[in-house]
This record gives sequence, structure tokens and C-alpha cells, in this order.
Amino acid sequence: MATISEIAKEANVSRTLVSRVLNNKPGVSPENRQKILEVIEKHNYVPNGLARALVLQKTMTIGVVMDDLCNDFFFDLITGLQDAGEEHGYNMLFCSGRNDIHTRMKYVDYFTQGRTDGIIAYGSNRQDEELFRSIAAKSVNCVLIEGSPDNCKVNKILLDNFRGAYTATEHLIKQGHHNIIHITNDMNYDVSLERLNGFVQAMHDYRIPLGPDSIVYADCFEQVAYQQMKRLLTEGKKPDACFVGADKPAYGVLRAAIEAGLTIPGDLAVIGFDDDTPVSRDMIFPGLSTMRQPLYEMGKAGVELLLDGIAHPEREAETQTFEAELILRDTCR
Amino acid sequence: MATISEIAKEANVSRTLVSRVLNNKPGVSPENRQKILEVIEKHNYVPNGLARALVLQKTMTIGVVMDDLCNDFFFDLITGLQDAGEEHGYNMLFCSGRNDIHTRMKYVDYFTQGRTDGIIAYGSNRQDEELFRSIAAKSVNCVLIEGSPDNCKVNKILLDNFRGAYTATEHLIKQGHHNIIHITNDMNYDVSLERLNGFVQAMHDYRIPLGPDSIVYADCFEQVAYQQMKRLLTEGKKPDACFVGADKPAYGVLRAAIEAGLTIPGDLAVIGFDDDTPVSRDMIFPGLSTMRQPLYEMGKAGVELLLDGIAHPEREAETQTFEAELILRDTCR
DNA sequence: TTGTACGCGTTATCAT
DNA sequence: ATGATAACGCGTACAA
Repeated sequence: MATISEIAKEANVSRTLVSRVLNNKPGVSPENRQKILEVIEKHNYVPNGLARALVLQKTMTIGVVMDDLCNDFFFDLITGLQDAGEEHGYNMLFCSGRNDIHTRMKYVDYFTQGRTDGIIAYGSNRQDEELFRSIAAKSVNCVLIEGSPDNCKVNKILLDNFRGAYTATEHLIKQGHHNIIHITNDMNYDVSLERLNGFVQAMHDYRIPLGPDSIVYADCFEQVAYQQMKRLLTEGKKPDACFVGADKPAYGVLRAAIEAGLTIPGDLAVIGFDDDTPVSRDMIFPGLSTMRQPLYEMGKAGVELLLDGIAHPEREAETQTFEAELILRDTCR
Repeated sequence: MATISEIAKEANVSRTLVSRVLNNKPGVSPENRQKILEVIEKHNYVPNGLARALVLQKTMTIGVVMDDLCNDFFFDLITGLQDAGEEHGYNMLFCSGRNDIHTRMKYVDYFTQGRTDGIIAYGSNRQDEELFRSIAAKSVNCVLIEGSPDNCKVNKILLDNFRGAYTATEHLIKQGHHNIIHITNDMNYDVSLERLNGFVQAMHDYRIPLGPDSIVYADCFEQVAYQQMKRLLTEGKKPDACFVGADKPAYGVLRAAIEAGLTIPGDLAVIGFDDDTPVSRDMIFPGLSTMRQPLYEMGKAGVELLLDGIAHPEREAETQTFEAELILRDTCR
């Protein structure tokens, strides 16, 4: 790897002139510019980004830390982050957290050691509190998405999970359902609790009593929800509607219901959450009604918020809350 | 962000001593070490990674550039890369190529501007040739996975797609099928052609003539394959076995067949390729027989190969070829 | 237009 | 044990 000094020497000029050529700045005679360009070309020279960032105190880089890269739930979020970064000329760096808090912590450190202008972290797992607090504690530009440690002055992008769950439940109620159950996500996540609360509140507001089977605990994948629903049905329980905390488990519910011979939405209406459904599945199952979480927009907003914080260091930490939108497909009226 | 100089000044020592403390090196009196540690703690100081990398000429970072982060096909590869990097103390940085060659090119440049010790690139799209050649041209440590520009001395991790396709086809033949068709992937990818060639060769070796419908062109998603299979069946064609170039389109084939009332594998045997099937799908469809592509192992090998190249700069470029493995589930005997 | 000199934050060498 | 100094590769006032 050639350096700027070697280029300068070979072109018989000072490093200053080479630097000017590299950065398209004036103050170089046409002849020198020409010669310098030739030498650069000849050596396939590219300036060292580290040295440049060091002197400029600017990396034009944003680091992104998430629970796990390997989850299609994040596709829209990643795309939103990437697009927004691109738009502003920033390089977006992603790392694979592998659902392991130590790995994520390591990357947060890595990113904050001068290698990025700011970081964006996603997660609402309660064990992440520590991670988020440590991020917030470092004097680093950052935005937390879905992660909301209380009493922390950090930029946040949140979804109103309570309201979303309330809306979904209310819709089922207004459609005339009375035996409505809620299948929760993993309770280690704040969002799961918020959605549960939204369900409970709606049921309460409409004076529908909760029974012992009204709340069924599962996680954010298909398997457990499938088993739980199957159990319920074999036990003879007959819910006529089901609000599920996420889309993947909602498919588990649908599968159990269909296998049990129920018609959808006639015998059982279903509303999911997230709208992270791969298109291909739409053809296997009836289209899933769900609360769409605007992850793409949230990603974009996250980058904007981060850049705004970089531009205005004295601005107070800000929280932006997004609303989920009811998407009606085939699984409820 | 404090600097090492500020820490040194506040502790009334030289930067040298602070540096020694930071790097756990001897040559510091216990009292000074204690005092320095206190000041570091107080200011929440972390050394600047850029400056450190600049002087050490070592970033302990590997950059990964792929077609697109947002494809579950890559999950195993990503995990393999991450695990291997982790194992050797390297930081793995992923970027979202968005299936756009310019974006990927940009990140290759970014990574090669001194910010990484090497890069790993994935892809076999023929339009990527340019990208791969430019990577190979830069005097950069790199490994290409699935990307194989001819006449380029680069480290490569390849899959023997021809042999895999041959094996799959041969298995169908030996099971007694004669009316075997192949549904291809997108022909812009080298792997698609290699798999097609493997199919053709096997058919040829066993003296099974190819008819006009023996080869059906589709892509690596479900939709087109579904439509093609549906068309075939409505046209009255009756293949008794189908080798599909990837798993996702194989599901499309299965769906079309099941909708048409065919039994699997009785009326139609199916073998896919990749084994990137989400577990959840196993329960909806019959388990898909497929050629397992060892992406996790390939990712690990890619990192090992890269690190070996870094350790031995004079070593010749090396190519490692992996074999796909026939996984028999329910869709063929 | 051109070049000198300094600084970015760190580590390593070599005196003391 | 300690610290001054050079070096990593670059950008930029400032002076010429």
C-alpha cells in the first residue's frame, strides 16, 4: 500500500499538493495535477481512511448493533437504516450479535473507540438494559430502537405497542367476538409486556372478563404457539378470536387451527403483529391480518435522529414514537 | 472523549506509562499504575482504535461484502463467518449490499482504505465479475466465496455445484424415475449454470433423452417456480421427478403439485438445493429432500483461509472446494 | 502555486 | 521505572 508521501516523492511535489488533488481542491497547477493523477493511477493508490478519519475527527460511519442479524424480522429495519445512511453519505456497518449480550457489548466498544460517528442499537430484551445503559453512559452519539431503559436520556425510536395491541383487540371485539384470547411473545421482552397490557386494557374497557385461558404464554417463533393452540383446542377450549403478539407465532396458531378443522376466520379470527411476513407464505395460508410495524420508517428515522444529534450536540435527547397500523387480510373480518 | 495525553497529564505521568497500563505491560510502579487506573476510570476513557490501528498497522477487523444481507439464505454463512472471526479475536463487519453492485463496490473501497485486515466477498452473479476482479486487483487480503472469476489468482471457497446437481439427478434416476425435469435458478448466476450442467450430464450419462420440457427456467424464489410448475401441469405434462436448483423454488413446485392433487413423492419426487429451509416450513410441507450446501463450514473456512493468507503473504492463492450432501427427507425416496 | 510544519491519538524505541 | 521522541498516514493553517 503506497502512502501519500511516496506518491508525492515520485511526482516531485509536496504531500500538500497530492492531498489537494485527492480532495478535489484548488491550488494545483494543471501540469502538477496531471502528473500527480498519473502517479496515483499507476500505483492504484487510495488514501488511508484511518489516518484521514483521525485528522478530520470524522468517520462518516454509523455502527449498527442488533440482537441478531440472522432474523428476517430485521430485514425492513436493516433496509431502512441502510437507505437513510446512504442518503446522507454515511457508511453503515452491521455486526452479528448472535443473540449474545457479550458479543454485542464487544461491538459497541469496538464502534465507540473512535471508529464511528455514532451507533444505533436495537432490542427490547430486558437483559439488554445493561447494554443500553452502558451505551447511554458513554458520551457517544446514539439512538436506541425499541430499547427503552427508563431514566436514561437517550435518543429513542419506539413503537406504541400498547396502542397497537389495544387497536387489534378492539377490532376483534367490535367484530362481535367475545371469547378472545391473547398469545404472548417471550416475556423477557418489554414489547411483549406492552402488547399484553394493551390487550388487557381493551378487554377491560369493553367489560369482557378474562378467563384462565385468556392469556397464553408463548414466544416469537412458530413452534410454541402451535403447540399451545393445539393444546387449547384438544382441551376443548373454543376461542372465537385470537390476538397474537407477533406474526410467526400467528402462523403457528393458524396451523393448529387449520389442522383441527376450524375455518378461518369463521371459527377463529386471528390478528398478528409486525407484518414481517415473507410474501411467499401469503399463498400457503390465508393472508394474515396484522398490526404493521413500520420498521423501514423507524430505521430511517433512527438514522435521521442520530445525524441530527451529531449536528446539534447540545440538543436534548428525543423520543419518537411510531404507531402500528391495522392491516386487514383474510384471517379476520 | 478524553485522550491518552489528558489522562497522562491528570495522573502526572507520561503517555508511555498510560499506554503500558492500557496494554497490561510491565514497567509501571504499583502506585502509578493505581493512580492511572483511577483517572482512566474517572473519565471513562477508552483508547482510540483508529490511532492504535494506524500505528500498529493492524485493525483486527474483517469486512464482509455480500449480495444482500436481507436474505435468509445467508444466515448460516453469516454465522460461520462470525464464529470463525470471533474464535480468532477478529471483529467481523457486515454491510448491506442491497443487491446493488455500486453499493457493494463502495463498501469494498471503504474496507480496503486501511480499515480492515482483509475482506470476504460472496456472490456468483455474473455482473459481479467486475467487482471481484477489482478486489483481486487491489493488493488486499481477500477471499471470494462462490465467486470465481477465471484467471484470477485469489483465495476462493467454492461449492461443487456440478457434482451436487449430478448427485441429485443420479439419485432420482436410480430411484427409477425417467421423466425428470430440472427447474433452474436465475441464469445470471454461475451456480445456476453449473447445476444445470450437472443435471444435463447425469441425464446424458444414463442415456435419458432430454425433451423440450426437461429444463424449465425460473429463479431462486418461490413464485416463478410455482407458476412454471402449474403451467406444466395444466398443459398435461407429467414429470415423475423434479430436480430444482434451490429450496425456495422447490417449495413453489411442491405447492403447485399439491394444489394439482399430486401425491409427494408418489406422483412427483422432488429434490432441492441449499438446505436453507426455515425449520417452520418442515411442518407445513413434507420435508424437502435437498442437497445440503455447507454454508456454515464454508464461512468458517473462508475466515481461516483469509487469516492464513494474512499470516503468509507469499503463499499462493488457494481454492477450497466443498461438496454438497444429499439429504433425504419426504419428497423423494 | 507551492511547501513547511504541526496536529490527530496511539505505540515503540531508546535514552535516562 | 520513567519519559522524550519518532513514527503511523493524512489534512491544513501558514508562510514563502
